[in-house]
Amino acid sequence: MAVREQIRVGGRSARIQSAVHQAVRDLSATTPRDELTVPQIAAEAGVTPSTIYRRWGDLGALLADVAVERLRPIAEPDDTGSLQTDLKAFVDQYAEEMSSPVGRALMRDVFASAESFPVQCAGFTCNHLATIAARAKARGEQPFDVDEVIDHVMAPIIYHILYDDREITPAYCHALLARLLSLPQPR
Amino acid sequence: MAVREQIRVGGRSARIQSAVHQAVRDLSATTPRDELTVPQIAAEAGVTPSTIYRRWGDLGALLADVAVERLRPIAEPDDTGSLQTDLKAFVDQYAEEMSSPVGRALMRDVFASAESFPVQCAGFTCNHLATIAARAKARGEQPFDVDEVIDHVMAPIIYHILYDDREITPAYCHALLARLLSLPQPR
DNA sequence: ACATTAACGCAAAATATTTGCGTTAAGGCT
DNA sequence: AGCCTTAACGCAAATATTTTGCGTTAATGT
Repeated sequence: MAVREQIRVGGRSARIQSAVHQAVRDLSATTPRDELTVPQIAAEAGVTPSTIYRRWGDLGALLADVAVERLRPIAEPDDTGSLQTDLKAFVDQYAEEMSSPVGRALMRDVFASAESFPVQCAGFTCNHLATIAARAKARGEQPFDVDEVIDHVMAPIIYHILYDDREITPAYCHALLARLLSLPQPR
Repeated sequence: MAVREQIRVGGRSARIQSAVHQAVRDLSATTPRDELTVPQIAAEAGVTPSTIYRRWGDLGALLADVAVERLRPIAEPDDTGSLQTDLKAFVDQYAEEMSSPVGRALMRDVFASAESFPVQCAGFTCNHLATIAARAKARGEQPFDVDEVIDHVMAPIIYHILYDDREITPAYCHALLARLLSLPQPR
């Protein structure tokens, strides 16, 4: 079901949204996700269950909504002085976050919903890479193609997290990056 | 919740498993998945809901179980005579199946479950690629590294299906393959 | 400040899930 | 083949969740 687009976003609505999100974060830290329920979250947040049902539709949509907020970057990627180090730092952090138990759970919540949440998450990654690329260009470095990094660095990392739950080592990430950057730039 | 490993697998149990799976396939063809319910499936299959709950745990686990069976290959990949054409045929079919509305729904079911279903699906892909690689070797062709194909062909395809719901064109798949095969073989 | 109505709380109704217990039949044994 | 054990099932009661109607509160526009 769809998360309803709110018409009134201030005051009480904002407080409830915040309280419910916080309740989900708190409870999911101590409760296995398959025994999280809407009434339980509602009680923790101090609202009635019907408020959650009317606003988010069902548990899956609420969890996905919270997950996207937790995955939304709070800052620009670090500027470490060069394209290579910027990319390495970003990929390392991404792999570590996503492959952690919390990260895997957030990804599950995002993909389990039938909506546009995954697209938002793809946007986060894309934006960060574009920022790094723009910085590199400003420095006069040979820029890179964001799509190439997504296809040949981020995608394999995500694949292994999702399919085999392989441990993603920094060495593996660096090998992916090194391989890409050593190739002749297409076009 | 976990799909219980059965101790008795014959006769009645087998008939019920079959009937329930069939019911899920039939209903999901005509019903949006967010309004599929266990009681509805049970009625269609001619069993009581408690049978489904005790055996599969919850709707998500049942859907994932059915999805894996639908994604399980029924045959070896076609032998088209050469490594290049074998790979191309396999990747094309994979991309088409997975990016179709049905394929996307099956992937959602698989990933939404907290269990080992994704690993099984990864195994299907891995096995098919290994078969193609073995054939190539038997033909005396320069073989390829299965992991390389997974990382740089399958992974990008899956990424774009999951994250942006980009349309996966044969041209895109072929470009991924061509790029990989044109690279010097590592090691 | 006032009017409008979106969003909420509450409680009843409708559905879905869990559970206890009797029954059926699968798998092992002689 | 016939018997025993007990896993798996059906049924129905108990419990929990989800939906819905309606009155109330307060966000937003004028």
